[in-house]
Amino acid sequence: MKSTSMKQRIIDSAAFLFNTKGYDGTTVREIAKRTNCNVANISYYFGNKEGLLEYLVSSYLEGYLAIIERAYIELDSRSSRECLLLAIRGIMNYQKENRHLTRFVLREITLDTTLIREIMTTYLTKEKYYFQAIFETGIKQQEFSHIPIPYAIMQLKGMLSMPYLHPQYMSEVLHIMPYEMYVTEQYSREIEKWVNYTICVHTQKAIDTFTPIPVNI
Amino acid sequence: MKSTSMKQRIIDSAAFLFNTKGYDGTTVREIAKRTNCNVANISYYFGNKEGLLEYLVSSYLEGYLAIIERAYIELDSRSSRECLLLAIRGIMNYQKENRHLTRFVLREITLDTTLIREIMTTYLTKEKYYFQAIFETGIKQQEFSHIPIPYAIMQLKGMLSMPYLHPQYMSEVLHIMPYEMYVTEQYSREIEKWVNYTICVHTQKAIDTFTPIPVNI
Amino acid sequence: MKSTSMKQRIIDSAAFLFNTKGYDGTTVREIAKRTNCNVANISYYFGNKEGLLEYLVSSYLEGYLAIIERAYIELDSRSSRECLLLAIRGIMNYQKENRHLTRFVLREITLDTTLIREIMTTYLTKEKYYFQAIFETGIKQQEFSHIPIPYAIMQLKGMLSMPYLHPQYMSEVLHIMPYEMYVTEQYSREIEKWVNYTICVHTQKAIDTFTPIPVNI
Amino acid sequence: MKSTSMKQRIIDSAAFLFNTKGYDGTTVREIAKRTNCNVANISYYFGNKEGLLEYLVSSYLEGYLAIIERAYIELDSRSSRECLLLAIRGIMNYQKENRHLTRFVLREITLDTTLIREIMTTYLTKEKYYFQAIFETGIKQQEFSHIPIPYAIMQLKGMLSMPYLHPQYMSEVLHIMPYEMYVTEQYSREIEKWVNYTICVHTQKAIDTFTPIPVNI
DNA sequence: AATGAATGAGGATTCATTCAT
DNA sequence: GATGAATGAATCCTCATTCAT
Repeated sequence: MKSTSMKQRIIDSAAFLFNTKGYDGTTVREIAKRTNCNVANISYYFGNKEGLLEYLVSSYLEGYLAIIERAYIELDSRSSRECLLLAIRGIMNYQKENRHLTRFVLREITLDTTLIREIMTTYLTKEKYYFQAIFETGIKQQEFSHIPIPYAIMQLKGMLSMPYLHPQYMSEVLHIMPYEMYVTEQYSREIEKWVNYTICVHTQKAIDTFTPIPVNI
Repeated sequence: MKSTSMKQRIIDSAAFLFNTKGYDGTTVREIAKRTNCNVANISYYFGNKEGLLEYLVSSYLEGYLAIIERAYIELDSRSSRECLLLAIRGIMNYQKENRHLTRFVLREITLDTTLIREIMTTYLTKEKYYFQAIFETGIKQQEFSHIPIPYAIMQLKGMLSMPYLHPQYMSEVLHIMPYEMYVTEQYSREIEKWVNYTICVHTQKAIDTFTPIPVNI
Repeated sequence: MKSTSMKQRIIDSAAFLFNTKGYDGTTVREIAKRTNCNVANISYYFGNKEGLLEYLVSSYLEGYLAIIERAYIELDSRSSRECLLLAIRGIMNYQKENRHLTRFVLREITLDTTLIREIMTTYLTKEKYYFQAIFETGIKQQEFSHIPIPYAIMQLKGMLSMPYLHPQYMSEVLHIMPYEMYVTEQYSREIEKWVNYTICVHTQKAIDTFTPIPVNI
Repeated sequence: MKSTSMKQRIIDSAAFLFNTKGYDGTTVREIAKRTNCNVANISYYFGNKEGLLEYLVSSYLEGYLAIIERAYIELDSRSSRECLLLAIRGIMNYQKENRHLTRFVLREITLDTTLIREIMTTYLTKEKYYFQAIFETGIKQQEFSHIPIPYAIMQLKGMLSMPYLHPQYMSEVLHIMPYEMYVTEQYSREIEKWVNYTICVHTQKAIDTFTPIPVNI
């Protein structure tokens, strides 16, 4: 009895290899070899190599989007700042749990292909909608200062993706192991400082009332 | 008379194509076609495809490092904050002027190859040294708060690289054209806010005396 | 139904083409075309072109060596002269039956490559051992005169290989068809004369008692 | 001042490389590099690569043929046996003095190309004519036994070419250095034994009167 | 006489994919 | 479901050759 299905085993191999060597740099034969199965199975389960790519990217982004959506929904019952922090914590967690896919998707998304453009439309437009809503609400409720929202999103996304786009830089230059618990923890806190000190309005009162939020939501 | 040398023309084509389709996704034939020359010239000038890659990445990172080095040297005559801002402005400029290469190098650097690992050692270790020196000086001189330096570097690098790692996201989702003058300008200012409000110490005096720095040094 | 396996068909084509045009002068495309199959199959079955070469040469020399070994073993039960004649007959036969490979291997062996040097060590050292043993035994038993063995081996190998190293010379200059039965027969007899008159001791008795040996052993 | 002309330097490089790696296995760039000159010079002096081949082979065979012709001419004033021995000694000498070319030409001549076929007609037909004349005269004058001439030529050519077709075999298996003076000497003597004992008639008188011939003619 | 840049054809190899089993 | 054999297209690279200088 094989513990995991062949489909899942292919997914895992592909995630690892795409991550390490890139999509174009990985051959289906390598994936098959790592999966310890025949090449033809990849076509069998995913149609072709591109289908495998699409599957990986889509399922990853679906989960990713769900995180942000959840934070967005909380806007009804929590402050914008809390929602933003929820999103940040959630994303950091999700990325840590899917580190191979995270790096791979973040890299692949920088390419200019039809597939990527479609994904932009499907997922990232929604992501932007949620982030924008959170920021707009914060500004309206005078919790956030009058930041230009797109630039804030850029900064946020830049900071969030950094550890996964440069894992080797982190380990070999900064000597930080990006997958260790306390690293994620601390890096999250640093980003939160950016939220508190750069995004939020700087009344002393605001700073005094910064409340911690639970890690898992 | 050809206005530019064939070597330079190959470089330009390669930068554009590597940028758009990735290194592995680009064929030497495409490069030759775009350069309007014979495939063999690529081997002639760069040995092989990988030689071309190395040339592009190395020359890009050399220029990149020079920017940061210049800011580092200014530590003798300027405040840490000013030096950090100089570095940020310089990098933003350099990236804007080499936008194809910037995106490409930033993406390629995420792969796990021998070449990349060598580059880490050669260039990015130095980059880290300069950044660290600037931050350490700032902390010692009580200009910066007691930030954990590696995490600050991560945030900074994340923010700086973001527009070039997601140009399509910017244009098609955020509707920001990343290469327009005012965009770079404004994004730089937003990152500066992070420096001023999150990195620097929060005495009211410090905030009052934030001085603008000239764009070009 | 294909009568012979693709692997065998590739071997046959390669033997013919390597023979006619040399290893370096033959392209894998030609081999594939002659085999009426796709180029990729050559890599599929033999790894690469060099793997095909190695396969051909090794399997040929294995069979070749077996012939001589058999003659060597007969030293226990026959005279040295008989063993030598057995070897000569056996080699002539083997060469005739593998004429393409024979010519090709004999030519390729004159090159100075790593592969060839390895083959020397593996096969030809053994060949020399067998020949030497036969000659030494003959000399000790006073059947052969005191010939310098290496030179005898040289002469013998020179004569044995000649028809296959110059097939065109034979057909177009000497007008001898080297693959016809009686040609091999007669050439073998001529070489035997060299054994009888130049190698063996010249007592009249010896000459009188020269006994023919059966062609097949 | 360069001591040798570029043309000659190209010839020397080509002879060495063709010898070691074969004609098809050698590139004009390698020849140029070894000659320390530009690739274009090869085309300049010899038209193209094949022209260089033709030049080498032709000039070698011209010299080779001259040797045998000289022996043939001596038929007027000497015995057939002496002439044959003269030819053998002359060829051995010529081959030793042109060892690179010898090996290369002997190997290249085994290929089945137009060029080779033309050379057969031009040179080797003449060679055969001379050998045949010597043997026929010897038989007519009852100096040689009734050998079948083509087979005798084959044996002779086989023995003569052997050391140059297997130089590595000689050095690495037999541990004979084929270019040392005494080796050539002794090998020549061994071939002469074949002439004396296998080719010549076996009257005791004949054997008693075997006269040595001077090495250089 | 000699060169360096440039070319186009062709080299071996590897790729994703398919198909009969 | 799963496989090994087989395919054709495409890969990068190297070849001999030429041309202006």
